[in-house]
Amino acid sequence: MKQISIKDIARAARVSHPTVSRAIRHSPLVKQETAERIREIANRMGYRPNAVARSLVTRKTGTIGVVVTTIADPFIGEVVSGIEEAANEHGYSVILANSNADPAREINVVQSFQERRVDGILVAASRVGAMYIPMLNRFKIPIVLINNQHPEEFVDSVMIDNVASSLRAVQYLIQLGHRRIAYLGDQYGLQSDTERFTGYREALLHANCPLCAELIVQADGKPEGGGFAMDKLLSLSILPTAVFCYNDMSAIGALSRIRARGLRIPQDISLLGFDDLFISSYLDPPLTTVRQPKRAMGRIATEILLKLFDDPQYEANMKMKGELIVRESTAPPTAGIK
Amino acid sequence: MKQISIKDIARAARVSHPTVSRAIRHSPLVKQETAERIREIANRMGYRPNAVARSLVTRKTGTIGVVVTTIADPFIGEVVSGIEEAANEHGYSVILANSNADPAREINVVQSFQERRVDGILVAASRVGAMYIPMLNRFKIPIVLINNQHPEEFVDSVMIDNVASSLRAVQYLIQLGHRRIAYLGDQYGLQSDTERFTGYREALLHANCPLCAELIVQADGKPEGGGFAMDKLLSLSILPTAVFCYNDMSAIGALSRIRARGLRIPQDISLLGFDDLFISSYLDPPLTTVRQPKRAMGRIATEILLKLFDDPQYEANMKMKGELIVRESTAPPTAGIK
DNA sequence: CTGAAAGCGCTTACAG
DNA sequence: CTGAAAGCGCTTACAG
Repeated sequence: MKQISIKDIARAARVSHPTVSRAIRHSPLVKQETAERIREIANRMGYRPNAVARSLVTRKTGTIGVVVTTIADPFIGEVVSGIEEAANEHGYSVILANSNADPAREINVVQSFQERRVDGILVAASRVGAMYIPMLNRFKIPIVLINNQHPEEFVDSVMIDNVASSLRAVQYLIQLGHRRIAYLGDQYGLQSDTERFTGYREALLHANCPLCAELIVQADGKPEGGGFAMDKLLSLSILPTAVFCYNDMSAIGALSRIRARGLRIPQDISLLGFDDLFISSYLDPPLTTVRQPKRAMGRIATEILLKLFDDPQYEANMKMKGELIVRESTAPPTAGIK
Repeated sequence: MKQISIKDIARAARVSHPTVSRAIRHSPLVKQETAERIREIANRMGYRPNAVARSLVTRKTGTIGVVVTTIADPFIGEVVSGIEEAANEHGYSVILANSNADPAREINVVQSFQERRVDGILVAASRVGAMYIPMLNRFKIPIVLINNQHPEEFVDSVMIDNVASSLRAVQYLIQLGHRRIAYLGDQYGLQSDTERFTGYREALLHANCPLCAELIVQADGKPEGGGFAMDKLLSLSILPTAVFCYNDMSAIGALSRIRARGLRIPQDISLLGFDDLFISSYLDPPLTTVRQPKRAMGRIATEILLKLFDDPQYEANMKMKGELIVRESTAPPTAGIK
């Protein structure tokens, strides 16, 4: 069961172990010829360097800690896949931890990252638990946030441009002729929700549409919550002609409630989402939505982190552009409906 | 930037560093009183044990390597979320790697797991690359496979009971009165595809339905491929009255093609999937499917791995039961349609 | 170019 | 109960 080490190779090659170490790492310090001979022997013996021993002396683990709310979320899955890809290209491994938005878990995760001496942390959770922000700070290790800003605490982040994207999306609804547009949001206080709402509000403002309290409902970013919120809208005496949803997950729930009420999309109600999950194009009707470049966001966050390794002062607040993807869930309002 | 170590605490507490080490780990070898004093000091100094140093001597990293085809796949996301949960409960961290079904990547992943000295490996890829099976074997480290068996090479796995589940699902279609049932499969040679096909074949056999070559088509487990395969079925002069799909992803693609042809589900064609992705209940119509206990499969695989740590001889081939979830995409065939 | 020495931050016999 | 010594498998000055 003993693993073979640099010393075993040294013995076999009749050199000292530091020389083996150098040869393995292709250090120019060792004669070409000996280096090759050593590597050949190492190969033959099936040697694999021990990263933990190496980390102990270099004080780098080549490891990135990634905290997510839950990896089962399709949006997050895409982001993480971008992270993993970029990390891998640069020789880093990803340690993944779900926080489940549970403060106790979050503390745990951070402690475990700390003990494992990850080189940096990526946070892809829609709300960074307030509890562990100070911990992260004290940790003094590069961190970049994805779709989550805490300007006072963290300088590095990659975000979707929520306000501009929402503005654009709602303007599109207005161009179609809608005036009575609802906002089906996420929980109150979420930064991205606030921003998407801002875009919505501004679009209405510019178009001289009234901002109608009864048309603003809250959900939880998930289908069920979206469904409940949609039910509220459907109980209004005058229905909205279009609904702008915080995200596609909410829209999926809303869609099924609209259907259940026997209304048609988009003829009776237009529906607009945010995210562009892979599934959204397979809904019936295919969902008009704002595409977030999820994979790219993961990649870029990783690249910022890597920059931070070289230059701890590096600052980047990357704002990504959302892209309006027009599909079939939106159309001009039908005059007749009440 | 110097991290604080056990020696710093030792100095502060006026004891030797091994005593600090023992106190931190709650070893009974140190007097209750001193232990508490030491821990108090460690806490005050914000000490966090260095897991890499510890790993070097204990030869355990408390780390599990997880290989997946891609974490962006919703099925895999759920499985991994179960893995992460169980691993975390036992104090293990998860190192995640996407293989993208790319042999070069796979070799890379295994090497990186080897160098990092993960304690065990979990593979959740529908096809373990043949290339790296020998490597994994040589590695001599506990491995458990999820939905992927290689009986000659690996003894430990957790699988869905493909044959029985498919048999049951197709029998349900037969009970509804279908006789002309298509199988929309995955790539030829995939074990789970072969098994699901076997269940299909047996169900037809038992019911004295003919096995019709034209009703058996191949796809790739994704919506697009499912769509293409469905197109083939839709070009037959006599359409099937029901289609059993390898998985929900394929069914999603098939569904949209059926729709595009102007046919109704389930009135014209019944559609049955496999997996029960979260989205499947939000399709229109909600999809009848076989539910795989994805999260539980991840958990159980992890638990088997943990057992393997204690007892390398432990063998487990866990067969999970699929559950038929009847929704609205299936109904008795309509007599009239041709 | 190569090797002897020291050290990374822990844990584990071994003495006492 | 406590400490001195050794060692886990590497890398990095330092000499030569």
